[in-house]
Amino acid sequence: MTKKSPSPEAVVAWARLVRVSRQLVERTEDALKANGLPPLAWYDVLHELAEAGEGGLRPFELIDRVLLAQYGVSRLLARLEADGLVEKLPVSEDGRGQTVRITPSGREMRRRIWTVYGASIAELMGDRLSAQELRTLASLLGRLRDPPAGD
Amino acid sequence: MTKKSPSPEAVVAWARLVRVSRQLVERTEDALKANGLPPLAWYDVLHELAEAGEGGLRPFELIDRVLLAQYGVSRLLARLEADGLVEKLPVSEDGRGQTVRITPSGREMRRRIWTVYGASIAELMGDRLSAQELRTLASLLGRLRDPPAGD
DNA sequence: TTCATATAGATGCAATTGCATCGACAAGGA
DNA sequence: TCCTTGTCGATGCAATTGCATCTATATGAA
Repeated sequence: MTKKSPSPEAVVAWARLVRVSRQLVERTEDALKANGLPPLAWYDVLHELAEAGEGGLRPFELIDRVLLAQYGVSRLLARLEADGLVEKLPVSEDGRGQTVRITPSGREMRRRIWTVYGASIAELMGDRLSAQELRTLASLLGRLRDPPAGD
Repeated sequence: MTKKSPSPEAVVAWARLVRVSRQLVERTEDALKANGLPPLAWYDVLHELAEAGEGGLRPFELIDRVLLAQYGVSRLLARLEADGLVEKLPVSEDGRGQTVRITPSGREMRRRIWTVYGASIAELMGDRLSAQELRTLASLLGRLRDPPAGD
């Protein structure tokens, strides 16, 4: 079977997308490290749990939200728990599972990460594109999401 | 010192950028794996070396081009050499260094990876955005490059 | 019930990555 | 020449990640 060939435009856009996002993430991770803060993945989980509120979330619900493998979530939660940033509660309806909830220290850590993370976003994106351009970018990227969804 | 806060537009664009690029790369890596092919990083290096021609490249020249750390390049080249895809030549003017050149098997492997990689790009980008939209996307992403450069 | 199958989450082990450092050579000043 | 400092590339060791599998519980059919 013959495979499809990408258009030159698609190749250029792909290359930029991959390269730029890697650079930006790397710069942000460096900024966090320089401030003695944990990696972005910690923020992602703390953010999701903060949004989820007192009810918390089941680990399997985190998998798609933070784009991590099951074992990745399992181990990340173990670290967060060891640091007192989240707590695990048994769930009565399902003896296999647990509910994970953010703690006050977790919220505090989330805030501390955000001061650096948010500044990085402002510097790397907000300073370089106008609000209108950012909306256009987000819209185009939205069309690339999986599964294909309207935007 | 008070840190800058990102605009809502910047945050949305950032989130999409990071998430979408991770998804697309992951899907592409999966496609390669499913076809028994090596990771994208192998393609990147083979591609750069193919473009460089017979003169080859010094390892340190690869570092920025493929966005890998020095030790990453060192180890990746060792694997590529072990698989006969590249060869290392001593360089006369600098006794510390070496020149890395792609071999015929390397070119062949590059072609084989591209059939899958290219198809993935076509499917994930080319099928979802028009040529004009792809150009717009590439242009916006170009403005985010580091260091800030006109596009 | 009982048994087969499925799902939630954890984990042993191997492979990979990151960090720090090393050895070798280069470059330039004293 | 000698010595200091810088660059190129490799590597030991620790931390992280990926893969496969495990335990425990749930679910549903017979």
